[in-house]
Amino acid sequence: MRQTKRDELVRKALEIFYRNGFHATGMDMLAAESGVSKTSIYKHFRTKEDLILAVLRLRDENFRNWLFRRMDELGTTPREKLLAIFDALDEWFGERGFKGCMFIKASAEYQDPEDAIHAQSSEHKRLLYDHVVESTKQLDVASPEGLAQQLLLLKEGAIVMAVLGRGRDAARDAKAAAKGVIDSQASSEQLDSV
Amino acid sequence: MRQTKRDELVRKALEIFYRNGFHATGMDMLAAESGVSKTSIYKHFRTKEDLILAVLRLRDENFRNWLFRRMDELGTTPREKLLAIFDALDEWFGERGFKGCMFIKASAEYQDPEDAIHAQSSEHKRLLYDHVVESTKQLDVASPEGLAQQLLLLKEGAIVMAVLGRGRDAARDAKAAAKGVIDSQASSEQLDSV
DNA sequence: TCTTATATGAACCGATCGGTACATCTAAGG
DNA sequence: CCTTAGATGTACCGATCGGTTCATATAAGA
Repeated sequence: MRQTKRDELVRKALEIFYRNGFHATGMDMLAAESGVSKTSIYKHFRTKEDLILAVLRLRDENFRNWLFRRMDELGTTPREKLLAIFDALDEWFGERGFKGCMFIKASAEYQDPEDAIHAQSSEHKRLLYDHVVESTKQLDVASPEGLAQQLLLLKEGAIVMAVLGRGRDAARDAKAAAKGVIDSQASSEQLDSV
Repeated sequence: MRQTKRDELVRKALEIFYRNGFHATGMDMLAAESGVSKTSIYKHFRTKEDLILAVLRLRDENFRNWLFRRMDELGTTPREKLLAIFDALDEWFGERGFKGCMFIKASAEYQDPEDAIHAQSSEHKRLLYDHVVESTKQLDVASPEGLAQQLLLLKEGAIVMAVLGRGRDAARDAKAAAKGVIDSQASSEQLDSV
């Protein structure tokens, strides 16, 4: 099982694409900065697109694992776990290398919905939804699906504004909004104050 | 005042960049598709970046004019005008050529916050905020600034999910969330039902 | 009519693009 | 010791990148 080198390449490529963008990162630069020769890269991946897809798979796995873990660690009740999304975002926004959501950026560079890169970015958002809706179903709300979507709108908006706004206040604003959204839908006996 | 040709170029370039992306659109293709010769393009703009900046200025003007006009047309009270943001978004998402927010995409391709293109995208979001906060100030809420930011989070999130989600439900979900957010902050006598 | 401004197409620049060819090196397994 | 697999650097491919040069066309203003 000699795919250490391949994994190392994907990890490095993730970092480089995330920092530098997809079109703006050439394969020569990628070989130079990753420490993996161009020859080897093309032995593992047929095209640049294939490499990007592998990178996005890794990112999806990392991001969902991290977010869901933080939701569990930071919250006790279902309501708290949902609100913890925004505490986790706040941590993320504060990290040195924070550069926004890789999937939003990928879909911005590969706009055709039929494009595999765009489709995989959509899939990432769907997987997030699937998990969040499991949490909202544990609340007594009329539409767990609607609430999950609304909370995810706030999450995406917060990421955008963390990039384009003046900073990480976005996470705090999103959390405040999320409380309003949840509490306007949840029956009052379920409300544990935070 | 012979800047008809220049204006036509910027209008066409806006359409092409919006549809095709920035890095993915070369100057040769742009000349071919815009009907303006490369020589002329470079007589009006020193660099591709300069052209992009002009395109973003036009987009900013068009978008803000359109959104603020629709807010006024679709709503009567301040609360209605704010909620009308999301009705306007719904119209936009339903347009044939809809491809997301040009400024989010620009910042995704030009990630350095010091980059002029990135900075101008930020400025667009700030100008939106300045206008929305004037509306929230007409509501009886503790923090008009906070409410404005929260509504704009929903707006950005809706745009992202209209691109990466399964469709234009995003606008409806965002409007429902916006009602929850507004009503959880506004004193009850101001609530006109919608 | 002569000038001046604006536009054009096409050829060209060096650099980089995604991707390939090839000869070489290294290390583990028989 | 020899083979085989994986990795390397370098040179190369045709195409395209952002940008320039130049000779020419057109048309309005003096």
